[in-house]
Amino acid sequence: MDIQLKRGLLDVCVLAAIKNGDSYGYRIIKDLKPYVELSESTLYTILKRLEAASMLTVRTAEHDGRLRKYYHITAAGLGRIEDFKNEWKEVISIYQFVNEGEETHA
Amino acid sequence: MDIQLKRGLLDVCVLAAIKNGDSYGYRIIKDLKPYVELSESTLYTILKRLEAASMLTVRTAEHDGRLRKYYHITAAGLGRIEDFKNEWKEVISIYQFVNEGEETHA
DNA sequence: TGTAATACATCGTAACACGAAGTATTGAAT
DNA sequence: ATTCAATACTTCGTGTTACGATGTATTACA
Repeated sequence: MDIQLKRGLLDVCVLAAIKNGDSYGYRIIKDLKPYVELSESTLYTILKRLEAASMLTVRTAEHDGRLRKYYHITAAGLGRIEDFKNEWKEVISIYQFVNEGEETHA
Repeated sequence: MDIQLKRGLLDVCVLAAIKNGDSYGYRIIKDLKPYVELSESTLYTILKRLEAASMLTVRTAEHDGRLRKYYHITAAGLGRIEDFKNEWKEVISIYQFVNEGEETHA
């Protein structure tokens, strides 16, 4: 997928990946894989950014003697998802503009 | 509209704005206004980038004693639009993932 | 013993949208 | 006659961001 196109989607994808239950880095990558591929360096950068923006909170917990950082979505994070959905109308109208005049007729 | 979301759309928008006939900078901005707003500095940067990528060609012509640069889409430019359309399935699947579990029922 | 998988972190880089500022012309309003 | 908006294009600097490369450390299986 085009890297520029990803930019507007990744943040929201990560938030969506934790919106129905806390999750941690490595698992988020796996869960998102069917939709978008992202590297670890990308993910952890995003998680830090979202934490700094108070869109999620972090909790460190031990799992099988190994530390995991669990991420929990906040109200602001859910709001971010809502904003994204509200912008979708504009995205669709842009897609239609680009697609104009070639609606795969029959 | 979120600036990051724009990133994946602007190039294709500009190409779409000239795909049915040559156009020039100032007019492209006006034509796109109903769909996306972009500043002059942004547009001219994009036009240069697309020209460097051979996705469009430029022709300078005089209009009312003033110079205008007309942009013409190339086969590569049309190909870029096609690529965008092909990626749309992925974008939709991402949107559905984000939207999961809240399909505004009734 | 080795090597894949799990789990997180840091650094540097290149791409990119944008505001600010500038140049220059035309045309309408004061 | 002068001011100001609109037309038309250009350059510069900046902040955001995805990513590859690299590193650390543990568990589990061959």
